[in-house]
Amino acid sequence: MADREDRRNAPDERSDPDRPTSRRARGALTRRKLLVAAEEAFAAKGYHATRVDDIVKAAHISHGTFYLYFANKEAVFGALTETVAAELASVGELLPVLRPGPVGAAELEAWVGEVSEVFARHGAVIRAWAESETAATDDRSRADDVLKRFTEALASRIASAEPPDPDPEAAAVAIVAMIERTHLSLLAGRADLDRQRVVRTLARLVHGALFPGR
Amino acid sequence: MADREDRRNAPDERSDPDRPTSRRARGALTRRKLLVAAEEAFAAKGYHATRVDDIVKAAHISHGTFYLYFANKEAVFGALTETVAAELASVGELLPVLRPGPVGAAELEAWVGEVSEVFARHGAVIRAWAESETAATDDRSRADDVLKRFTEALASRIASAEPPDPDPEAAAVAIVAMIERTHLSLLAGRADLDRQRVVRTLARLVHGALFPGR
Amino acid sequence: MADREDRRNAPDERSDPDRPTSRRARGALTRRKLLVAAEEAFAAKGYHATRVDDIVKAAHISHGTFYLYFANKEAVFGALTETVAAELASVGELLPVLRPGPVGAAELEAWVGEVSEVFARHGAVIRAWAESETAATDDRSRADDVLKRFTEALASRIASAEPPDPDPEAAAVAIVAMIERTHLSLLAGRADLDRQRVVRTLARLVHGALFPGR
Amino acid sequence: MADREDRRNAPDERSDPDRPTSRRARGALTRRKLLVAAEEAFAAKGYHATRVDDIVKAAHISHGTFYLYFANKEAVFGALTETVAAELASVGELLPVLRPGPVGAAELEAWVGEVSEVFARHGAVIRAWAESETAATDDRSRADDVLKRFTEALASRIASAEPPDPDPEAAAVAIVAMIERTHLSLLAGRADLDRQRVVRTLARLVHGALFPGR
DNA sequence: TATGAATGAGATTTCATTCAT
DNA sequence: AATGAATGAAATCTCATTCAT
Repeated sequence: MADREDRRNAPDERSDPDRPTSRRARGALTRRKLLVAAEEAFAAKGYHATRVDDIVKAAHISHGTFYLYFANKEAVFGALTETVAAELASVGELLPVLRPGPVGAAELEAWVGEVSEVFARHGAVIRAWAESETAATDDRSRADDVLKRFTEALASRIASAEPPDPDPEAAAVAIVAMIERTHLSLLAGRADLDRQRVVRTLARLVHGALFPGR
Repeated sequence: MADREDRRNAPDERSDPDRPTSRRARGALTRRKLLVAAEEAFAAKGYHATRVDDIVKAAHISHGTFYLYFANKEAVFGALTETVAAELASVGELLPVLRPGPVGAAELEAWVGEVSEVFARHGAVIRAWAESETAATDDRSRADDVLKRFTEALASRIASAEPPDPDPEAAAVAIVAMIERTHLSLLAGRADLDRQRVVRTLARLVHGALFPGR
Repeated sequence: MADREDRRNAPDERSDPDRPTSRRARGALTRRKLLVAAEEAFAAKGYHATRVDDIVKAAHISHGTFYLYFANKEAVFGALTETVAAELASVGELLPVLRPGPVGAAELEAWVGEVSEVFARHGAVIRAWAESETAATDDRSRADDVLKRFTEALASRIASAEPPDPDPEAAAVAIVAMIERTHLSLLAGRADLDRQRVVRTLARLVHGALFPGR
Repeated sequence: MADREDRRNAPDERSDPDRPTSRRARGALTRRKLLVAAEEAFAAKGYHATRVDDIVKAAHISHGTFYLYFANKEAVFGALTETVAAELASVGELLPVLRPGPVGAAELEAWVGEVSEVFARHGAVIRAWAESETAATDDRSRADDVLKRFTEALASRIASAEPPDPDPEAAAVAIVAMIERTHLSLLAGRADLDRQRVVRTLARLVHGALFPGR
């Protein structure tokens, strides 16, 4: 399935492994061009409205070549998703111990800022995410997984905060939902918001929500 | 455009308003059948994956008849959206004055419960909403408008709460985002949540976020 | 086939033949309304582009009623055609003996003027004619017949003129072609012409063509 | 629009003009096959009655491929039209100085013969022309333009003949109308005519009409 | 006589994907 | 590794015509 979904290695590597890599390097370049073009296309038109044609045209790559590297549109999107997933996962791990008081608030805001940056960098994918998510009932797996792990990390932090939240899992879901969706609004240009206000407000709300008694 | 987008009146209504209702009634029935079928179809497969064919099959209506009542898929969706918009708007108006303390918290929870019910009732549309929203850059107007008005109502309540929030608009956007998106998670069956937990948690978080110092 | 093509008598006349004719009269009125509407519609959009729907809407008649009077679009057009055919035939009979000299020229011009008036009055049908003519290989019969009889009348006049034309049939075809097509140009607004110039020129050319040696 | 109306270059020609011609040649061939098939189909059934399906079947080409080369039926027709337009324009330029007497008559007949040959070669398009002309009010531009330029050329010749015609523009319109329409009759097989008689008669009539006093 | 809702065949068009070169 | 022409399944939409009331 890896082979079916993402033919990253497709250009056959058995032959001539010590040739000046030009072949292999060229292939890698093509793949990257496609990924870049795809991200732009998804950003511009959204996941569903993007045609394979839009991607290959933007990449100045032939139609046939696309299928040499990716099995289909979904696969490119999956590849993009993985990058984002990785970044998001690593930011997830930076999540500080949650604690009350101004220091805790500042730490939280710094972290929300990091998350926000990932969203800003990959707005396109995130947006398309929301689209693809609701659609087909089975291929949203990757997107889900990422957010799930992210949510779990947050849940465990919430659970170990003092005082403990009465329902860390639900709270984590809600907070992740808020962060994600608010950034979507930001990206969509709905509401007159800028990223700084969003980050501040999110951090403040989350901190307030988790430590209401202070 | 009303004519083009939503041919609700299509079966020609100009003449003789007091003619035997039967014929007109039949038309209205068909229209309703289509709306019901559409809502189900969108719920089952999502907006993009739903074909006009799915709708007419479910409604046991011929393909041609569909186009007698709606110009296209978008138009049915628009009609559904309007219903939800109306319900959401009326719930928005029920929003209580936000105030600290257990009474305020209880009031807020009751309200979140109301909102939640709308979401539960129209999960399908809400989900499809998220999809169509990010997609075409221009016809998401209606969906946007609804949430916008909803958000504004919340923002004004937040602004007049005591103590006042430092950034009511941003806060309102974030809170609406949280409520909406969390319900999407709930609908999607992601995370092991039930509606009660979600409502409680959302209310608690929102209340805590708005009145952190108590 | 008359029955199939033109259900003029459709509204069943067996019953109650001596009722105050209201029934029958009403039917006749409806039929006329449809004919008028059809002529307008054909004029506005051309034969092919005209939908039965355009006709019934313009006539403020229901869709079903249309089929009570005419089997289809072609049939209405056929009915219109017959009117024009009749007028054209009667004008054809007015064709004067063709003779040289200024008197002959004046007589010819008068006649061309008569023809022109028929064309002006029924421009719509004439235009649609040209369309329907080339289209289906079998139902252009009526239109053809009319022009054919018209052409034959002209041919016989040409044949009996002095001096006789070397090829009266061909000449008649060409002359009828010229008169018809020039009026189409006039109707279409192509070229800056007015009817008077057209009539004069046509008459002059025809007369010159038939009596070149004078 | 060029891109939309006539995707003649569709099989993407930007890169590498000296690449093995075969691929590009194949595309060109396909395009030609489609044009030929289209001309035949229009000839057989007329413009309106011809379906894209008729064309692709005759060309032994898949439906999808058609849309690779032409945006729609109108576009193929437009492409055909251009060919005819070019031929007609070049014949138009051959129009001799019009002069009285047998030599002038012979010259004119030779020219009418040339025109006639174009009509014979492209009867299909010419017929469809007449159809499409009266139909849509806006896309008949090309066809109109051709005849207009043709007419203008004739008008200027008529204007500079000796003696001058009293209304060269109107005369030119009428004469072009006669030539065109008579050929349509010929093509349609109406009237028992052959091309030679038509050419002779047209030439004789035109000459007589323009130089009546001789 | 008249209505107009419903039908369904058929036409157009799009686009992901394959395949010969 | 790359190309791009060709494919064809599928989706959308239109409209002449029927039929129950």
